[in-house]
Amino acid sequence: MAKSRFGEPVGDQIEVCPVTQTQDIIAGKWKIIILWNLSTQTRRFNELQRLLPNISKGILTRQLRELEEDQMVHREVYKEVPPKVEYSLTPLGQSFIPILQSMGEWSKKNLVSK
Amino acid sequence: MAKSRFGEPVGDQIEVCPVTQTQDIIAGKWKIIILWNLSTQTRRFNELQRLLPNISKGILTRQLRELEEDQMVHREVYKEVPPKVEYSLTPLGQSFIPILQSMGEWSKKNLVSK
DNA sequence: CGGAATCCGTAACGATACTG
DNA sequence: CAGTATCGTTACGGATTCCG
Repeated sequence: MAKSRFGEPVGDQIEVCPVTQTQDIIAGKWKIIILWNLSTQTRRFNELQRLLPNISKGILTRQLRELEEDQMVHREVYKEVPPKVEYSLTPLGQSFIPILQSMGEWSKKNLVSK
Repeated sequence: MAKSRFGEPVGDQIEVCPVTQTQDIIAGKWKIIILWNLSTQTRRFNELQRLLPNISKGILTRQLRELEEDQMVHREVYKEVPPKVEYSLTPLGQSFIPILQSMGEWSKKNLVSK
């Protein structure tokens, strides 16, 4: 039978640690920094790529698709030539902003520059 | 010259996004769940392994070592036979607990069980 | 009991070229 | 402009064996 990401199988139930569920969503290498850049405004594909200088189109696309699947990011396609696509946070994505902020503040307060 | 995990090199400065720094610390597959299990009490090695049923000794050791390097976890060795090692959160690790809690609450409130 | 050392497989990341 | 498709690489997790 199915096993959870963490924990024993419990009958037909799958016991998943909530904290781990959250981690799963933001685990991609670029996920949180994408969310961070969308937290203040809607951005176009190329704009995001400029903000994340070392990311390739392919991987940026993949990370965005995964965030879409997890309902964190909304993708709006404008049927124009040349094409225009805008990414923004969904309500779920927006509800995550405070956690991003906590993470940033915690880092600045506690982490020494390495 | 050195490049940051995110961003352009800026003179001799390395500009690192604080949010990304935090992510780097908790990025390991078992990191946050280990922190979570240490948040309430000190635990021994085998105890942790029992709590994380599908983890092997090798990987548990590695994750703990990395958390030690990042000053999140303290390792206390008792010179006895048989050996006894206790893991606990450092002050830095403890200061991270509120974020873990936010993540858990956010998950429970917003994430539908999949 | 709490590791260390080794090896392996896969998934994630990444570079490049091409396209509507 | 915003992708897709393909392929290469690397890092991470995991299994196993051995040890004080």
